Amino acid sequence: MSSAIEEIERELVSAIDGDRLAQTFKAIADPTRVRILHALALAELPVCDIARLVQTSESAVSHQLSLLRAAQIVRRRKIGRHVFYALDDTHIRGLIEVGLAHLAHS
Amino acid sequence: MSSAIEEIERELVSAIDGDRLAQTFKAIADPTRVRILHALALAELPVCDIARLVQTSESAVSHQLSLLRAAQIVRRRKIGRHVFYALDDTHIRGLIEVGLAHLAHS
DNA sequence: CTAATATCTGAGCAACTGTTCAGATATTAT
DNA sequence: ATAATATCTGAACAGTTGCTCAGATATTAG
Repeated sequence: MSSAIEEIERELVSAIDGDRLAQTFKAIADPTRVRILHALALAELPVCDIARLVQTSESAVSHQLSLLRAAQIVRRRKIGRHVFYALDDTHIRGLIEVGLAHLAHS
Repeated sequence: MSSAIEEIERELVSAIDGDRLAQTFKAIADPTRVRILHALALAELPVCDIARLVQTSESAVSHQLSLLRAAQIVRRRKIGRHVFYALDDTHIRGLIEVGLAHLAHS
């Protein structure tokens, strides 16, 4: 016979997947990044426009975008002297939507 | 006539809501906390069991739980010398589910 | 009562994060 | 060619975070 705890132990996400899961949430868990991602959920945008929208320096936005790109959450595409960024992950949009629903009902 | 940017500017989450949104994700964006929350999504549990499940000291777990309680994500209920914790937020379960789906398809 | 168990708490510290600043690179306009 | 615009990058610095450690409190067992 197996205890209830052992049952949970089997279903519980592994330490490794816990790390990966936390990594995913960390990418969104910042005021600047979450607004960048929300903007990109609405449209593909160049860095300068993102910077204006989220009221942050272009340098800071560029740093955050390269972080998001390393996490494979956004993709970039160069057009002339602009670099357009777009969401490159279906689930991120879903996470932001659930997050916004949470704000609405609290 | 209004530009596309102005359209996005109107729809974009405000700086204040961006902060609140980031706060919500921050609460989940940690390897220890995300596993604690996943465990609590499976059952109501006392601190000592949570500590064993996530392989972290009871002190560290207690610190994390008080943080999650301050964020109104978990609730506590004392029974004898045990303190049972449980999820106190519908959306957190949803966020973890979407996060796990993300791991599965990548 | 005393010992054992369960939980909490504050201080301290090492690691991490997000920004600014200075400067590099690339593209386009004049 | 020169200037202006757009983007990127590394270093540095302040602020935050998550842990350990020591010790406090509370409940129950013997």
